[in-house]
Amino acid sequence: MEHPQRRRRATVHDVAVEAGVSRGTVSRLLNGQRYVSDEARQAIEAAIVKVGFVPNRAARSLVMRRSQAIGLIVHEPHSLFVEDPNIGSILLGANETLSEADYQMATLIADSARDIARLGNYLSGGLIDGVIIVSAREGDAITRAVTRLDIPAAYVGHPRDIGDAAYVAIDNRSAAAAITTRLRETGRSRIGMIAAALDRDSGADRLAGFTDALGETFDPSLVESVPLYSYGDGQAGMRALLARHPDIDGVFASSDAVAAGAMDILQAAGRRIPADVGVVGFDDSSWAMRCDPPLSTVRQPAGDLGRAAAAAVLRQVEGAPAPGGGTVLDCPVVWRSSA
Amino acid sequence: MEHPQRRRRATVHDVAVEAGVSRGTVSRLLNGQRYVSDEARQAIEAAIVKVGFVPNRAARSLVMRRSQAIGLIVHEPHSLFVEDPNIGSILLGANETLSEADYQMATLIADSARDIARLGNYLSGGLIDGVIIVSAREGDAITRAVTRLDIPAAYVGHPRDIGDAAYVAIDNRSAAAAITTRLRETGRSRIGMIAAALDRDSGADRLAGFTDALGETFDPSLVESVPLYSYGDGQAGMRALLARHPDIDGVFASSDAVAAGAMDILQAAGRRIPADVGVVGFDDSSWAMRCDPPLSTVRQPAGDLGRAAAAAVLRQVEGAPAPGGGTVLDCPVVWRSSA
DNA sequence: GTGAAAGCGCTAACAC
DNA sequence: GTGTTAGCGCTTTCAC
Repeated sequence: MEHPQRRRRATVHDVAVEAGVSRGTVSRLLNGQRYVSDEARQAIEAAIVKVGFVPNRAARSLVMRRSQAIGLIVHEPHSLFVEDPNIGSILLGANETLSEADYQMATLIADSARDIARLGNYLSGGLIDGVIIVSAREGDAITRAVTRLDIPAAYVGHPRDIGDAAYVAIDNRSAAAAITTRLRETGRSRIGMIAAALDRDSGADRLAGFTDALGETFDPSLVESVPLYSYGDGQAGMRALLARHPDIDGVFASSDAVAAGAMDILQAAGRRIPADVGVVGFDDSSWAMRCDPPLSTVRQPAGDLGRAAAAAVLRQVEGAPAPGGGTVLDCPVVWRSSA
Repeated sequence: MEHPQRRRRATVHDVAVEAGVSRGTVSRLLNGQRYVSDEARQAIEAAIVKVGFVPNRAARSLVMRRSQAIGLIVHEPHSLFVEDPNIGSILLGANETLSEADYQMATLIADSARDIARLGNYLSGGLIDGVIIVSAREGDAITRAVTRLDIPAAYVGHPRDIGDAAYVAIDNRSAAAAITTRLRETGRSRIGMIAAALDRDSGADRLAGFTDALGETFDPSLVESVPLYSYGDGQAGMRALLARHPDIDGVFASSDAVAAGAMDILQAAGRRIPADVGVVGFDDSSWAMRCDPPLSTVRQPAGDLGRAAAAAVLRQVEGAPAPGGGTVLDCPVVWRSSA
């Protein structure tokens, strides 16, 4: 506190002097190599504590061309980042795997054009060895930057324009088909869908699964497209559907939040769930159990998604021969009482 | 450990050669200094594009002793990280301010002992200029590391053991007192509290505000302590309270999620809300509007918290003389119909 | 086993 | 205005 300037941090040099050895020897010990005598080791360890040495990772990264850090980019619209529990689970899962491998995960938010520009710079700056990209959209500026810079990467989700980059995804299409089929089997004949985020692979695939399941009976006017996987958009979508088809008797909402919004509108309009209308969602997030009646939905293994994506970048960073390709995780249907 | 033959990135040297100038000149242009001729500037700019140059931030950090990056540490139990919308809003707010100042924000998750150990190392490694700490607890290992390493820091929340470090907090105590008073004014006489997270300053302060408001009439047996600000703990807390005091007519839950859990238990037990029991929460998160009836609660300005904390670290990083002290933000009561 | 020396890619003094 | 020269703190041959 006597010096306004932050005190200079100890370097390997200081440790070496204190221990009476050379910098090389200190460095060897730090990197766990053989060929350090017990005597030297003890002197160095004591010196490290004495001078309060902490290695400078910027210097280390510079020479090793490796930072032992992985970036995780979340490119979400505002509202979703705040509300979507899947994101939190993905982060935690990825962090778990990275942490075990002794990598530091740094989550980077892409929330504005400025963020995106700065990120391009940051990613190729040598501060990060690879990157996990959550919820990229097609034509995404981040995807372009990562591809151009040739940074080891793994995507959570599977936008069509990532070439042969590694990705981890769920099979949105067949999961959507499965739950739609299940809904249909409860005897519904006028099933609608609130289709959110059609600009994302997940959104588009869920719609595709829905039409798969309905086959011949599919009626495009029973699909309402909304921008986000949000509660508010679920309400809006349901209002539109109800106006067009007052006799609707089943709804597949493309996320639990959307389903929650839809259920509230339906109930406000006097429809009983599941007696009059069966509703199903997607995610098995905390929304599902908050619905009344509890929501039938598809369980998304978000933690596993994060873990697998982390393992995929790590493989590349550690020098895997092939880029990786994709991994597709299973999503069981969780049937409750909303349909 | 072999690394893949990723192609060598262009350096200032390559740019200099291509443009027919010296490295110094390139560097000057990059750092926006005067004294670069128009001619040189154009040659360099062309060369940068041609060779595909992106500055190496590790090298730059090393010499400048600055990385233009700020870490944001989230030290939350698993479930909360996934469910608490405040965290997302804080992140977004902080990122906004940091981004405007052209700093990269990197969110670091402290989820295991291993994470915490690695973080200490990472923070002092020169890859980060300062740190924002969200939801530190007292006696926190992260707090100790940050203090010991003397890293510019700002806390969101106000644990008692951060010395004179900068912090941004809300006045949990008076906000809790305000909403409790409001609840009491609806004519309730047996008001209980589900007090979550008493190991945190926020949790302890909300309880203190509750007792402030009740004064003489405070009855300790009407307080049920639960570990987390979660829906599940809200249910558990309410069950306990109901068992002890079947005649309870008001509940202050220390978060909206807790309130939601409590309401569901109350309604399952046949109590009408607000007729039989008035329930109020804290946060004004998305839970509040999902409750039926909509929850009366306290609005927490999470985005502002993030913005203010970011501004506080920035001030220190840019060399403010005094450490900063605290900022306390206001939390208006949002009255709806659950009480 | 250990020290000396050569950089990693960049910026900042200081000549010219 | 621009080139030259030192390093920033670290790892890593390569002699000894």
